[in-house]
Amino acid sequence: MTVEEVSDGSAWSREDDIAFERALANHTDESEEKWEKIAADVPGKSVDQIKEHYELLVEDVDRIESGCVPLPSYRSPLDDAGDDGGSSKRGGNSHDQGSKAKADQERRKGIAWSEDEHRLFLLGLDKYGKGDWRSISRNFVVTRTPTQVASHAQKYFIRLNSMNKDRRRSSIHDITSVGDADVSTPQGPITGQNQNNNTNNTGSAAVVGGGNKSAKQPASQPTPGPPMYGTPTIGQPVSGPLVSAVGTPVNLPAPPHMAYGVHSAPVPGSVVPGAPMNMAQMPYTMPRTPTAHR
DNA sequence: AAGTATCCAGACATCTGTTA
DNA sequence: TAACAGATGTCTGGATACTT
Repeated sequence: MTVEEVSDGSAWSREDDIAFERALANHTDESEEKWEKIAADVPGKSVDQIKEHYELLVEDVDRIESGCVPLPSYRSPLDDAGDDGGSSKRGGNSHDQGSKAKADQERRKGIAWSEDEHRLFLLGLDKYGKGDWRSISRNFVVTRTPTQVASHAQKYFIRLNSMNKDRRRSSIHDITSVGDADVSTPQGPITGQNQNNNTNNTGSAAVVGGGNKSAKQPASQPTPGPPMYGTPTIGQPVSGPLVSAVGTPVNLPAPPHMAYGVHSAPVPGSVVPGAPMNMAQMPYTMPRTPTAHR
């Protein structure tokens, strides 16, 4: 039922994209070998396919840069942000910390990154590479300061590195690809949480046992598939206000091919990867697992 | 300016107790 | 005995401080 099942090699499954993005992030060198390395990291894909996929990505980037694909005009309410670049340090006076005017201003509440922003971040990462947070901030994630981008990147890479370990909760950092997969599937890859075997969370046997006493987790029942948190994904918290705050979920008018965007149908004729993603489908509202409470 | 480490708040998961 | 509700612990993510 999902793209994942298409295994002729031309279709890109979510897993492929994840692998692709990760590989891309890891191999930033410009050598020709780069593609081979990346291809090696993406099972089932040839160097050509990898390149093609990358070209699509670049196209997307260009479109974004050229303004064809409008960036959501985020602007977090509390973010003076006019800064897009400016107030890199809001707490500002790092030194002053002593004076921590915190008294009442405390630490700013973190403004969660939306999926849109994260995707833009990934695009920027692809284009400028690791380290050039300023450019990424300036040209991609315009709603975030370089500092924020760097912070986000820090967490992202940490997450990436621990990808193999059993993670427990899903996080936005599980999105390693700008596109997204078909929603109809309880997909797991992204959340990584146990797509295969229900390694399921952590190993906290509890859930697996399902039996445990938590009669509250219907989702964790023997259903073979869905990860513990039922719906994968990211952005759960976002269901509400944040979305609007940040703006539009990625329903941007995007080119049809938009591998990393909102395309909905592959371009016929070309080996269009793209399949899996479909941001349009990305309903930020994450139907949370009907876990009992909350 | 970028990278790294740490702090802190919020969200989520699980466990325990109570009631039907 | 099962279901529900509440409490507590753990994890994630963003911001900030410090270092290179």
